[in-house]
Amino acid sequence: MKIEEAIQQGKFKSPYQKLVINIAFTNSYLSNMIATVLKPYDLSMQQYNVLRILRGQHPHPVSINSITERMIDRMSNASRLVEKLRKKELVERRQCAEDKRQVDVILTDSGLQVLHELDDIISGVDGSMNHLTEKEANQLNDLLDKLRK
Amino acid sequence: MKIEEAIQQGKFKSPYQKLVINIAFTNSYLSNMIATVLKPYDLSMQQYNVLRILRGQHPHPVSINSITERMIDRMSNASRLVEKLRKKELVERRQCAEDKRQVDVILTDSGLQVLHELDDIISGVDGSMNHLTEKEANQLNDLLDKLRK
DNA sequence: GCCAAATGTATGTATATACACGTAAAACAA
DNA sequence: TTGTTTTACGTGTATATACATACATTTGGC
Repeated sequence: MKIEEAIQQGKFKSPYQKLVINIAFTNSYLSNMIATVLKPYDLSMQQYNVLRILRGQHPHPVSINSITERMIDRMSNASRLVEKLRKKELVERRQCAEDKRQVDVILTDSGLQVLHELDDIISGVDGSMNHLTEKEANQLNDLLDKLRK
Repeated sequence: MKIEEAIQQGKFKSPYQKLVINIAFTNSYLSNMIATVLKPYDLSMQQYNVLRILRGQHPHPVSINSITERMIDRMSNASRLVEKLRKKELVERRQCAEDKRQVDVILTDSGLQVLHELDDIISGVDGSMNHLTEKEANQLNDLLDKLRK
């Protein structure tokens, strides 16, 4: 559906202005899909994002600060997110020996297992974009990278 | 900056998976820019979105329900957003005569004025994307529309 | 008219988030 | 050493948001 119909708006001033809205709308569209599949697992998108960051370095631990840097939505409370995940026993936290200020965070077996289960489900969401050819998806990625300079 | 560097992640499983993250990241990038310029006006992006929707129909009123349908992030609390704007005297609310359940919302002169002031400032944000040619911006819009089928 | 269902909006509540500030450890300078 | 600055993290608070629910009004069947 064209963005003009989706939000029932007429013409935009420029393709750039339209782009801002189109990206926000598309993000909302995809986020809702992902949030829906994560819900049965009692995980928010942010929590899932943290789990994926941890898997990227597994079995090496990742500090809170490093998690924040890699998050899609940078927020100041990676601490609280990690604490939520710890209560669900998906991650472990320990004080870093070399630098006592740092907290090492690492996935538990249970965390790895949940991520594994989610892989197929999330692939389904990715698959919902198959109106785009791989070439178009790559093109879209390149244009988005270029947008951010 | 390529998305892999931005979030310090290695390779993605597919261009589609990468796309989900790239869109979220780009949205966050643009949202932060807009939120920053709106801040001095004590407006959130959602509130600004509502004001723009109202301007689109001005001087015709728009119901709460209609506002919800046109919002980029559909949430259930357009009521509360409108109430915030009313306290700032940027909009007026009245009960609709034909259907007493409905609430007609309309911009005040002050609301129109604020929107007008913001036009140039927001154009500046749109202008920050001038790494893209107009052709590329149009292409990006078309691909995003296609992604959502 | 009467009653059930649908519609439009408001609100309670739990959680999420941004922002500012606090604390402890480390790094550095004198 | 001592004192200052920086770094890493935690937390208090105000606001935002999602979700479920409540309430009043309208609609449609009978």
